[in-house]
Amino acid sequence: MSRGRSAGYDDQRGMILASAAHLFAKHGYTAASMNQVAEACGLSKATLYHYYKDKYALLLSIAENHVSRLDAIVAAVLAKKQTPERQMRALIRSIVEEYADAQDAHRVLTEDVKFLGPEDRERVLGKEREVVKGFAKVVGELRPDMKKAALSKPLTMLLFGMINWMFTWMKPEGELDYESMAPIVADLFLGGLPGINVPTASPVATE
Amino acid sequence: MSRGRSAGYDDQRGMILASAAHLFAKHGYTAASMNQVAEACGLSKATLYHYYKDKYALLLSIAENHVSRLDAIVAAVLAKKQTPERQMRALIRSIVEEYADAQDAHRVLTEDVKFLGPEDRERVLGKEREVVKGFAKVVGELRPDMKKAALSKPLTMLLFGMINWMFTWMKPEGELDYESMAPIVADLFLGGLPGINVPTASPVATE
DNA sequence: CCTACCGATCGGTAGG
DNA sequence: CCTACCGATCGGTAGG
Repeated sequence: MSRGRSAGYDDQRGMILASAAHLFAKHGYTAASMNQVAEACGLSKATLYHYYKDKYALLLSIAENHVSRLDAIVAAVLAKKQTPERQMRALIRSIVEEYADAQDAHRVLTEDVKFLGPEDRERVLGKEREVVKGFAKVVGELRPDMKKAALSKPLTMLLFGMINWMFTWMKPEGELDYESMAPIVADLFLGGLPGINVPTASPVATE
Repeated sequence: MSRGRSAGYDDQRGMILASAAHLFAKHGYTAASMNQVAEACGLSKATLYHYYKDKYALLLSIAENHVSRLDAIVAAVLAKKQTPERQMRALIRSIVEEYADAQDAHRVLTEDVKFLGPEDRERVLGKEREVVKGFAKVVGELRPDMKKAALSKPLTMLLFGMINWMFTWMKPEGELDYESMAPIVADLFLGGLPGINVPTASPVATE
């Protein structure tokens, strides 16, 4: 514990980020005010600005921290050699778990990226694309013909739809928990994948 | 063409609503300003306020119009007697088509309902629940045991996740069009549904 | 000279 | 249908 620096500087930053994520998730980035953030943190606004340069820095940190964690999780799962099916189940389970632990950040990431500047947004979206790429790789192993038809990415996005949407209709205090939904999502996706027909007028992949 | 009233009063209102939906979808309800709406409409702000009482009235109209159309579409499909599988395919196809035609309104409905007052929000969400109920009814016919396990609604929400999320990653000008995605979504959902295992620690339905 | 923090208020812009 | 504004509040910063 060094002398010159407050014991909890990083703790304070973390606490502020969590409070901001909660308010941004609830009211949206624009509608949430720095006054609200300061109040939720039990700090004056001037003190809040001591820890973060401006409102935008909060948004960027929330988005980047979250997407970086997602990236790391996907990389960790893919590093373990397993059958594609087991790998897909592991991917779904670990991503759902991470989302459950970071619901505020997740909502901010999905709804407020539009408020990032072009460069920051591209960097965040680039990391998001890495996450999608990891999933799509496994989808391509499960259905190589889909990969050829340039459909692994679209199919992966349907999977992400199921997962991302979960956090809009499931209540944290609800009777149905995220962990029990993960295997259902996996069953549905893995069970449905083999039966998909490649469209006759074959479309080209969006990226 | 009556004298006292402008020839295109309702046309103007419709045009304004479309412009507002576009801006709300792009920037979010809070970040989009009435000045922007007025400019996009080629009207002064005062004239804009002649057609709509306030910003909130625009939000409410956009949300209600859209959700009412969805309600009507689901009711129309369910009225036609068919096998559950054909009915589910028809539901997916017609909802995707409607979403494709009303992407701005759809985004506003999914991201900006939180800005509605409690009563208005409840009314809109109530209509949304009717739409879900229609889908869930067919899911229950396809897997009666899921209905007993109170899982038809959650499974329906996974399906809505795939569909709703489509409009975040598909670009209107993209090479992959909505009509060709609808049968893929249907294949995935209908193909995956039979293979889902009812969780052992049976959860109770949200709703 | 540093950090952590306060009460008060800045210039600019929102919805109306 | 417009210009000219309002009360309120925004994000951000001053001195101490």
